[in-house]
Amino acid sequence: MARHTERNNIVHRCQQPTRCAECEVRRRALFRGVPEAQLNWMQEYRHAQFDTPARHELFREGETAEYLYTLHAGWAIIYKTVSNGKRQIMRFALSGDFLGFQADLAARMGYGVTTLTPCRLCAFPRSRMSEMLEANARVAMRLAEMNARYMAICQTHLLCTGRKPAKERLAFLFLELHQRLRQLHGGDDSDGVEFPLAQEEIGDAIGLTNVHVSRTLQELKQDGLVRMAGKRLYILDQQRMRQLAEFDPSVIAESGYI
Amino acid sequence: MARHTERNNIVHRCQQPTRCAECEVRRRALFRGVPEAQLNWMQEYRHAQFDTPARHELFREGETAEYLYTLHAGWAIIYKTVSNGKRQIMRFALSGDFLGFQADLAARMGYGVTTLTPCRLCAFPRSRMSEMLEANARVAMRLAEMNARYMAICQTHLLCTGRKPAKERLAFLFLELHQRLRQLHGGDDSDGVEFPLAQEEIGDAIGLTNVHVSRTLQELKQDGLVRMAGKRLYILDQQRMRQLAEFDPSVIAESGYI
DNA sequence: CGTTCTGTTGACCACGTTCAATCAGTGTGG
DNA sequence: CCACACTGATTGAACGTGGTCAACAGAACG
Repeated sequence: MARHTERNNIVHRCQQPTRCAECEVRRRALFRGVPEAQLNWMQEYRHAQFDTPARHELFREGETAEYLYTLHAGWAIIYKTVSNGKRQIMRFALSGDFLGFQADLAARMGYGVTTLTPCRLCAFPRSRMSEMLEANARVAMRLAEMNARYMAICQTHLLCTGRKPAKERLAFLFLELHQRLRQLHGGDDSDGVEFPLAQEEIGDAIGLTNVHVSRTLQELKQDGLVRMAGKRLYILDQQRMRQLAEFDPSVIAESGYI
Repeated sequence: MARHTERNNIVHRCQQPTRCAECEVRRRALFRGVPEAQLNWMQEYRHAQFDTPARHELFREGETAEYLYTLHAGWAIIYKTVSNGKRQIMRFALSGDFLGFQADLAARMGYGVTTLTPCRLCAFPRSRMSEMLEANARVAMRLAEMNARYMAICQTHLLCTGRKPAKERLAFLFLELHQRLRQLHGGDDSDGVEFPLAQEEIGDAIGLTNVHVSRTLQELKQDGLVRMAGKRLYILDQQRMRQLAEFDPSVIAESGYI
């Protein structure tokens, strides 16, 4: 419940931004499925590419947004807060995720978004969003598809938070992030995955206090289910973990990648 | 935790289905914004219109869906369950809501949907969804917009469930439903709104037991904040309720209707 | 009327919170 | 290089919100 962000202006505009046609992230981002021939002029809707430090506020809860973003690289959190200072993290955003879309783009943001690690972002002016979607039904469909996936993730969190005890919730979050990161970076299970979260952030995502996350994490470790070392997370027993968390990979999977 | 649904086949296909061009529900449904001229052939994507009784299962969790639906009239719940029998209601669906869209339409449904009251539905074949969206970018945009709104609602529930005590959660749910129903049916606050929910359903939506809903509801009544009578809900003090629940109407409002 | 479903009330309990002290790791400056 | 500060993780004790279980009361419905 301390301050989670620092207003700093160390945002660096990339001088040689990634070209969409050559972008490795594109296959999981908004322009997935856009025909090669159209990429050059679709790219015109992107205003710029930025690098931000960790703990940089992209959207402030309740303010309006000038740009929407594709998260090119890094971790960010989408969260809401209560007046007593408590925070609920809605979702962890990873490479490829689209940030800031809401039903009424001109309205105040219903949530805040903050980077957890240094991030690279592609910025799209809010004012041109509907023009962009109307120009290309594929992009509009893709946006609907992406949001449907984010919804599925949000719903699993709601189920966990509303109806599962601490251990199950934590196991579920680990499996979810593990799967999403594996989809991004591939690799072997024995490598574990990058895991920059503090226990307070974990707790804010699954509706627990940092203290109780600490205790619950120890249980998972003692059960031989997970291991954490050097900012990496290792799932030691996928099967038992999935059973414990009632985790169904297909529900939150990116369609076409599993 | 009893059985919530009854498999019955008393589903009646409307012989003279509402024509989209004349449909009063359209202004808040998927075809909102579709030019008059296109409505007749867009209507061809609708397979049929049905009437179902209460407690009829539209989607079963984990099965695939043949049709997606516009809920024309009535109440339905979108929910997920845990193996121990506990249920979490994700959202209450009301007139105009679109049911069943997910990132991968061919995949198993990540949630179940069941009617609470008798309902009227417009059915769209799943197999023609992407064709329909591609044919009309407006509809694809509208779908993205609707889902963004559903996401906003889901997120407020996640915040409530994760970070607010019982009284605030209950107040929030009441305000949300009150506002949505007012948008649908208009009328004066002194009339209250239709409210067919049992306390068990309320609890399943905000992560409480029916027992604790009962106790918490009594508190709200004793505080002079709400009144319930004859399956209707009355908000007696909007201002104090909004303050208690930290309810911001604009976050979940249908854009263009507030 | 009986039956069934929904809501109410009470007693007890447990999961997770709160608060506080301590510890470990990591920079930072003298 | 070490002292110091700062952040995040751990541990313990006391507490409280909400769950569980069970009995009962009304309402709805055949």
